[in-house]
Amino acid sequence: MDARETILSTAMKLFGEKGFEGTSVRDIAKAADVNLAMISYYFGSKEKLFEHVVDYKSSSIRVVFAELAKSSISQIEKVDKIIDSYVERMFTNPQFHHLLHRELSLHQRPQMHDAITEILLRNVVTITGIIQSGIDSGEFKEVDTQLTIATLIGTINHLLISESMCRKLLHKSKDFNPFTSKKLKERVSEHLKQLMRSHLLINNKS
Amino acid sequence: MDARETILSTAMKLFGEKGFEGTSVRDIAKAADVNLAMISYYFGSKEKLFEHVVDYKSSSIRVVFAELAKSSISQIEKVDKIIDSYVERMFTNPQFHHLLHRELSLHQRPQMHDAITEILLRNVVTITGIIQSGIDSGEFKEVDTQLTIATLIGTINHLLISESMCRKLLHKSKDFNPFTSKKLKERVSEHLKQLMRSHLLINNKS
DNA sequence: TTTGAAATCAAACAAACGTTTAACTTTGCG
DNA sequence: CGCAAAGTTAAACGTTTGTTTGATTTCAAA
Repeated sequence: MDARETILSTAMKLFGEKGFEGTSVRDIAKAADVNLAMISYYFGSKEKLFEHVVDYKSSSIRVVFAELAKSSISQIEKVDKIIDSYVERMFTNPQFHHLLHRELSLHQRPQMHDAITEILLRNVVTITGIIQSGIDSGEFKEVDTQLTIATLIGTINHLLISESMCRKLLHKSKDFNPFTSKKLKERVSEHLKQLMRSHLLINNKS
Repeated sequence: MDARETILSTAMKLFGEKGFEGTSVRDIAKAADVNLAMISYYFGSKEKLFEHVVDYKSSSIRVVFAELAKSSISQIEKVDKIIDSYVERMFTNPQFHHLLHRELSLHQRPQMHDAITEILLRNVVTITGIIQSGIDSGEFKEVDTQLTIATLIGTINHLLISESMCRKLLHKSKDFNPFTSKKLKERVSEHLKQLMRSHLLINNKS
């Protein structure tokens, strides 16, 4: 891996763990084992580096649900697939999602704020459409579509906020790593699917 | 209001908006209209000030559910009351909850991390007990108790992460302030109550 | 082997940072 | 009033910050 990519992935990790302001360019240079000046050389500035990290990673997590919406399976099965996809994505890149959500909660870089809003809202339109279709066709109850989406994303996000918090909530020992646990991933998927079936389906028998 | 309290509430606001590292003591002094040295004089250091803010505010949001658990209403009604209480608390202090959750997602101040974990987990035991009682008595389905709690808190938290994000999710105009909207608060309460009734109750007819 | 652009480096820069100092003012009690 | 404690101030402290400089090395094409 060349210096440029090493800097990018190291910066992602440190920004995710310690925040943008909490990470100095010297921290990054030392952790990436490159000279301090290489960061300015490749990216221009610390803030530009941050933007590159977000661009770089957000393109890699881009999942398009548009085709899913058009497929011929039932709406609740589409919801299942969206849950699997979100859980997979967020458990695979927990640090990056920390970074995105933390940046959203800050009033520091308005243009970064807008860019991240756009990334996170990218699929909301599609999901809204799926739930609305279910309601219109009589498959789903008349739920609050927008808050239902908040529940989906918020549940996963809350579990990923902190490793130790998650461990304590689940009464797990210190050697349990929530973020890499396949079992937990499946458990979260299962919980959300059951939750959404109860919440959405009419005449649900579970 | 005396200087000490002005510093505390100003620091709360700025830490909430810009983060701990993103806020300088000079920012706080200027916004609070006090001399820079007053912060060291009253609190010793920036980090100690931060701890005072967390202590100060966390004591004011302390809600004890223990008595609720013992009351003689049905378990689902207890869940309703917990939802109302959480929604009220988090919508009343959104900045402070930003601060808590952001600090949880950082690897910067381990002892602050532990203190906040303790604050946030304070009522989880009680809620777990209520849901478990409902399951044992046959009132509730055998759900995943711990992830159900994550859904409750995570949903509210996700809506409060960002004003503008929330506005866009709900398709509201720029003059709509999600954090002070009584309507939104009631809408979130209503959504969560319906969600939990469908999720928890056996033979639910709604 | 020569050459020139790309890559890397140690060193230095000014600005911002958290904190401390020492002098000054206000306050409340004897 | 007298005076000590508490409150307040401007200035300065040393460190860390992001960034830039100019010299040096690397390395593939000529």
